[in-house]
Amino acid sequence: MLSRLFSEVLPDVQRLAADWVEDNENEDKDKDDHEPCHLGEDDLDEPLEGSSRAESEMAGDDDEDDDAEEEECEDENSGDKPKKRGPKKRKMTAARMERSKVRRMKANARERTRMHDLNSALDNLRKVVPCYSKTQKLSKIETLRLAKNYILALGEILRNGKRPDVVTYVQMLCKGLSQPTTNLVAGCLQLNTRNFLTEQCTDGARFHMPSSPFSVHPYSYRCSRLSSPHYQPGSGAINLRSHSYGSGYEAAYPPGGTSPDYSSPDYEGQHSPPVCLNGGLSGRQQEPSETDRNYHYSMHYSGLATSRPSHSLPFGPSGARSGGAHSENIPPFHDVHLHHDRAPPYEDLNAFFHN
DNA sequence: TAGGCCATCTGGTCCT
DNA sequence: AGGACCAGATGGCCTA
Repeated sequence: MLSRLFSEVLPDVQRLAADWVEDNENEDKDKDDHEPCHLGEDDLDEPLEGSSRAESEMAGDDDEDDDAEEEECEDENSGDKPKKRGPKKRKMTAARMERSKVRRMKANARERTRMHDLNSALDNLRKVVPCYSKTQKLSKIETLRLAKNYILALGEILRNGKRPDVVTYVQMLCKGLSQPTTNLVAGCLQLNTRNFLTEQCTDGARFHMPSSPFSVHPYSYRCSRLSSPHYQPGSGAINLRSHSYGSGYEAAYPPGGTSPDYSSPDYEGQHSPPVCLNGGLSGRQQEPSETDRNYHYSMHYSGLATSRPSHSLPFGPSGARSGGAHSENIPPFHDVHLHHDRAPPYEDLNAFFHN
């Protein structure tokens, strides 16, 4: 790829350099008419057109002509001013500037390539975090934050060996994310954050991990929602604060425990507000709201989008790998996500969630 | 129009 | 010497 890029870029570079040299040769001619000697070191601080001090420093690959010219200059300058120590600054001849220019352009091309590679890696990361949309990409910073939260969440699950409450899971994922991203992720998980704000921060927003298994299983949570005493017909929402946040969760991780301290400064960003489950799932009869329509993002938590318990797994598409059934209801996520292999931990998790 | 996000350029530093 | 990496600057695009 690099070679291809250079093969594309280099002709341009050479052409530009040639143009530039042509221009500067004319300029140099004019200069030479008025200035018999080239600029000294101090004068280089005043940048030449299209050049800089660094460029002049970078241009160390000199030729004999340049050296000869340089000595001439030194002789003439040696009269009044004391000689300066240190490496001699070489004047910018047209040839040197040309080389410098080419080198700079090559460096720019490399930098572009590097950033493109970085962006590709970020795109790959976007595809493995629990919220992916081709049309509405997470920003770079949000992708990294979500990935970090995802890793922490998976680690918690492995550490506890318990199913996470879906709300807790979402909260972990959304920790420190911006509100739009929180909405996006929640939408990905078929959760609605509409009620977040009304419920927000009454407990100081400290993030607690539950100490007991949760009644809402990721796959069956839709049914759980409908049968839950917290389900409020009409509002389409379950108050998950009352649902999963009782007192005493703090005791789940006694001081000195192995649980990460989500309230520590290391856990950057603001805390996500409490989550309310949305009634806007596949079982809902009415037209999806605008919000819901906007939230047709692909997701790892694909089981939530199906009307039956799915064997798609909340943490990845290994269902496809293992020949698991995929409903046509499953969002386009699978087109994009099915290609990656999962590391053993995912298998563990998948098995875990199949139990 | 301000703010967020992004791509690109650039110069500095470190490493091979 | 040259490449990789990094951070700052800048300008464009988009959205609220």
